[in-house]
Amino acid sequence: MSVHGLKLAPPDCGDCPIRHRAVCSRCDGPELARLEEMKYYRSFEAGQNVVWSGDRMDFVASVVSGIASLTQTMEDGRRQMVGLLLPSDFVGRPGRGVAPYDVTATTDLVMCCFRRKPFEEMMVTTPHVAQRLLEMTLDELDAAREWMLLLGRKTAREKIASLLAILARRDTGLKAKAAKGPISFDLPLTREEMADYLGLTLETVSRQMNALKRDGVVELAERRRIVVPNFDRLAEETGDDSDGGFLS
Amino acid sequence: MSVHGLKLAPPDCGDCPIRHRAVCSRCDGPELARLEEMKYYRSFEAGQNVVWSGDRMDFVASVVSGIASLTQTMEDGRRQMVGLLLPSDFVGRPGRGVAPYDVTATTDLVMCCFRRKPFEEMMVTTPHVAQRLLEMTLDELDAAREWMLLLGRKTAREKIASLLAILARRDTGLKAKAAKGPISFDLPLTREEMADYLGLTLETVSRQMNALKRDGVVELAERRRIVVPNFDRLAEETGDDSDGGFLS
DNA sequence: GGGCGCATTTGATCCTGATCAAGGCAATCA
DNA sequence: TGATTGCCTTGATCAGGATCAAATGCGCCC
Repeated sequence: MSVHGLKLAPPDCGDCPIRHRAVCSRCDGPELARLEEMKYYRSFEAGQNVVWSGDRMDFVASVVSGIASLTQTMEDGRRQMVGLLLPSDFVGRPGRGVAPYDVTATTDLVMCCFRRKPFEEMMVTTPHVAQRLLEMTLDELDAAREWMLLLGRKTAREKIASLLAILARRDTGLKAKAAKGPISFDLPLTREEMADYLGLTLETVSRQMNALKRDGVVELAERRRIVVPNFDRLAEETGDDSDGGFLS
Repeated sequence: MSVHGLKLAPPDCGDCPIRHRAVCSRCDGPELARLEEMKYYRSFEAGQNVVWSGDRMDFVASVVSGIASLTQTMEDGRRQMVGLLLPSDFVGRPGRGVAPYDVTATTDLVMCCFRRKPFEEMMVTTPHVAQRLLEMTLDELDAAREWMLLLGRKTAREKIASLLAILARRDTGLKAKAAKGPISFDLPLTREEMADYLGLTLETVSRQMNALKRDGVVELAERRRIVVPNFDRLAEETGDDSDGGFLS
């Protein structure tokens, strides 16, 4: 599953996703030990900034728990979120020392970090890592391009439905679509954050959320609690092809 | 320079960009020879389709000359271009055999292709290739995210100005911004293609192009010939930070 | 309990860009 | 030469979402 390339860590993963995402699936042995030595953790509170656009960024990292967001800001304050980082997602770029966008902790956040230089050196001697990162980056690129379709061509209602469908799928694993029963999950974003992600204003987000509620597509029990009684019904509202995409 | 990650091949490159982009900068020797053996060329006429979304895609390729576009289409026909491939750009994904979007020749096009399986096998034994592809993919991801800001938050006028600025820079090399004199270039896209790229309608594209002309920002000599008398003036219209981005 | 701050909802109005509809222009072809 | 076609421009109108403004609800702290 993916929200901008964020894929869930397999359920049997240990505490440090980079092990599994970037390395474990392909190799064992000394590389793992080297990664283990290099890693360190950083925690952030909800709302706290991780790095600002333009800052030096001398580490790469993997999200352990919580959600981080990537946003771009224009001079006059217009903001566009360009990615959400969920647990097991990777952030930072081997080979570049400057952050291209703001990274912010949307919820309380723990990241597993590696200093950039030694990580880059390890990449040279451990080809599996580069290959794994390439796969992950290609997934993110696909997700970003899917988001471009949403931003450029979908209506406000379709945008909201698409976001809710993605979050619903994520919280119930890959088989959400097959699930017949109702799905419920917590919304990790404020209306404003949703707006920044969808290229809308917070007022429009609020109105369309309530429109979907009026039409019985979702139920808003508490402010941040969403119940989707019928996932297929929600999926119809997204404007996407009904088949839900190709599975590799 | 980059239009969705399309970087110009360095001027001293030979005829097959993949050599230079994916391999040459880092290594010489037998890998080059193997790539040379594997490659073959395919040509397409302007307007011709290269692959449809959902097709099997058993090759990866690099653009030699011409321009290809990547587009996504919704069931009801709404279209969003999600990338332009310029010479030296890479298309196709090691590890996946199905195309995620339509690829179309926007102009006459020549691509340098490699069958996917042997290319993947070579990646395993030649780590430089994966590393180079990772760099290229990260560049594309950044470009896609920049485009998300454009699609989500810019006005129609800013969108047009941004596209023209990118094309103007591309046609004059990296130093366009420094160039004091007028810049002129051919527009490789129809109004409709521009609209699909920018998330607008072709009528709005036409109107805003003429508005920029009225305001003296650009001159439209012939239909497809653009003259930018003062690049800085155009850059002001894009809404982007004046510094034009960080250079690594 | 009262007051404050924040997220959200709701309402009224405005405006940008979409939509619908002609018309122009240049290249190609009969 | 006139007809056709593709691409672009222009005009009139419409509507979806933005903007401005106010109210509501909720948690929190004193």
